[in-house]
Amino acid sequence: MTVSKTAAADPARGARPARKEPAETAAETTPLQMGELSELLGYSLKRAQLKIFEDFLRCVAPLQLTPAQFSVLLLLDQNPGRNQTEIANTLGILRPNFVAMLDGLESRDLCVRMRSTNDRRSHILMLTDKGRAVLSRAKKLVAAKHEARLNELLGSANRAALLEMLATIAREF
Amino acid sequence: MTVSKTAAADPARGARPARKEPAETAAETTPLQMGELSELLGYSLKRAQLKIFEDFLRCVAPLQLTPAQFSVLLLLDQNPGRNQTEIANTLGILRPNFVAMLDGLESRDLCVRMRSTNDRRSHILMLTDKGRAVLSRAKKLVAAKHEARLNELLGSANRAALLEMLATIAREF
DNA sequence: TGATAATTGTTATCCACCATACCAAATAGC
DNA sequence: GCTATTTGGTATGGTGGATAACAATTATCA
Repeated sequence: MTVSKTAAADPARGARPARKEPAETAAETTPLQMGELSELLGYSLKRAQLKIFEDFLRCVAPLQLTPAQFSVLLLLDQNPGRNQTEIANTLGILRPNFVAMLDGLESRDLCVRMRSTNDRRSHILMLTDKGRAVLSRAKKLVAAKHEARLNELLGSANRAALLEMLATIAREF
Repeated sequence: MTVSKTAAADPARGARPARKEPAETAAETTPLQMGELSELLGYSLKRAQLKIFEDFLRCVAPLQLTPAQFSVLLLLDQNPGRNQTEIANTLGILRPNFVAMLDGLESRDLCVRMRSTNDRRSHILMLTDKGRAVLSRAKKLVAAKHEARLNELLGSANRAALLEMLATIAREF
């Protein structure tokens, strides 16, 4: 619980008479105390996740891929011949919501739905050549710009430790 | 990436004479290869964040507080006398979206908006007695059930290291 | 074999968040 | 005094997640 509680004395309290220091543009106020907020794992997790997603989007912007779409392409590449339900479940996407997502990828010719021969209910999903090419380029961008920055910031060992802890949380909680 | 929490396949609902107990309802298939997905920080971050939020909601369920609401109460407690813009900005909430959120908290008598005397545009936010009481109880629940589980799972040192890395990412990225 | 249950992809909704544009009242700057 | 800025607020649109329901198909089993 040791959070820096720098006792910031409120500068404007009793001293009312104008004492407006050189304020730049925005009304300058004393920064707020985050307090116990910085000890809340959920809060830190969410803020970090938002930053990471933003950076991911920037890095892979030329390919117009969202993190979710990228994860689908990755999974299709490593698991050819699976159907929608299997892919969606693995990624934690609900089947109804996966439909529009696939429509988007398929309309961009990144993957295709094929009716299965042995079970005519299901759609076998496969990457197209273009899908594989886009995925390949995306991987390079992510590795070079996105993940590289992490290693630079945390160090390889810490980055690995971070991933491991996150995986533990996702698995055990 | 993805992430959603649902999943919970309802075990028995519409079937009256159904005798399908031991068999898992879903057709069993070989588990999919996560592959490089498990190396993607964004993916692991999001999945962990969802789990943490779920657990937070469960732990603090008797108080009916969301993570976002809890963070607002925490911030108000440590920063009395601030206005909506300051609180919202600090939490990364856009002012328009903060209005309804405050309406909710105020209607539950957890905080109040007071017109500032020196700037009649702004609303000074303050916790009510009830707000402080709820916050206090929430803190205890979170510490006892939620964060305690983390320490048990990761260990105190690792938990601290995790928080530090997340803060670094949120700050530097 | 035939009736019934379960699964698959899909549509239609609903809700929670997030983001932008815009507005009136109040204040700050000049 | 006139203009620009700030503040809280409304309206609105977009995106994701969640549930119910459905037709076609397959599995189950009496």
